[in-house]
Amino acid sequence: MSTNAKIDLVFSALADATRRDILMMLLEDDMAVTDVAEPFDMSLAAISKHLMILTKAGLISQEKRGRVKWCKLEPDAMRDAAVWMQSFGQYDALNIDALEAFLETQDLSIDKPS
Amino acid sequence: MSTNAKIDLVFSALADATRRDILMMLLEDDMAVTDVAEPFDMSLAAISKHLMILTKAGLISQEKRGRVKWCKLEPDAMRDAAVWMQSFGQYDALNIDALEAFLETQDLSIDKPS
DNA sequence: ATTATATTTAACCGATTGGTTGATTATTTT
DNA sequence: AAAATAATCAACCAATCGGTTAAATATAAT
Repeated sequence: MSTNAKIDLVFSALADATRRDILMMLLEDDMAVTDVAEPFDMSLAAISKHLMILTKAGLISQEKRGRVKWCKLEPDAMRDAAVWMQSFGQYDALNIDALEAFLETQDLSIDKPS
Repeated sequence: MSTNAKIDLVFSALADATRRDILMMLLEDDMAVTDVAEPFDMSLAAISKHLMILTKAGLISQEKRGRVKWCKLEPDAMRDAAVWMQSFGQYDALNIDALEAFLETQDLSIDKPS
């Protein structure tokens, strides 16, 4: 798949508040589909579809263990789209470098609960 | 409109390669609708719709002078969505603050050709 | 005044989206 | 073996999307 098509998938996956909320929930920890669905006023089937869209965009992965399917955030998938965004306006080519340098000064180790 | 709704509009506007291409063209200079449409293998009406979507997302503005409508990039509209994206993965909550502080140290003046 | 240019609007099309409900498939528990 | 749980699938719905063509509306040029 072309980079462009991948970016399409990422941006359209992010273009829905429910899916963004799901991603934020997954920041804390991996979750089963039922638990992801719990806080939403929406059928399990609807959440299942949202999770499929997130999976196809590469933003999460799903692994079935027993009858439970675990959802795991895959933050790397956001990178191409994020880089694309940084290429605009005040974030010109020079500042991308600055941004990357800045990011390296930050704690890049994974510090979310495993 | 809620911030969430605004972010919806920005992400779905960005979820189309034609619209991303248009934004990149506008990085160089303001353009008339007809000139925006020229490189695309698509009707003027279709481009006009894309420009409407970009306008509603706040990513561009349009100003009519005579019979020509000029399109202008509005990169600030991308900020909320960009900040949202940075909140993921290795960019945890602490780093959001750091990121914002960093962004303020950057040159926020418009430096594209006027 | 007529014509040409710039752009939008309207009506249409097929595909996709975001939701529903009900049935189905696995798996685990009792 | 039977029942409960986890999750998806299938069929459906109304709304939106991304495109088309044709007509309409301004504005500018001849």
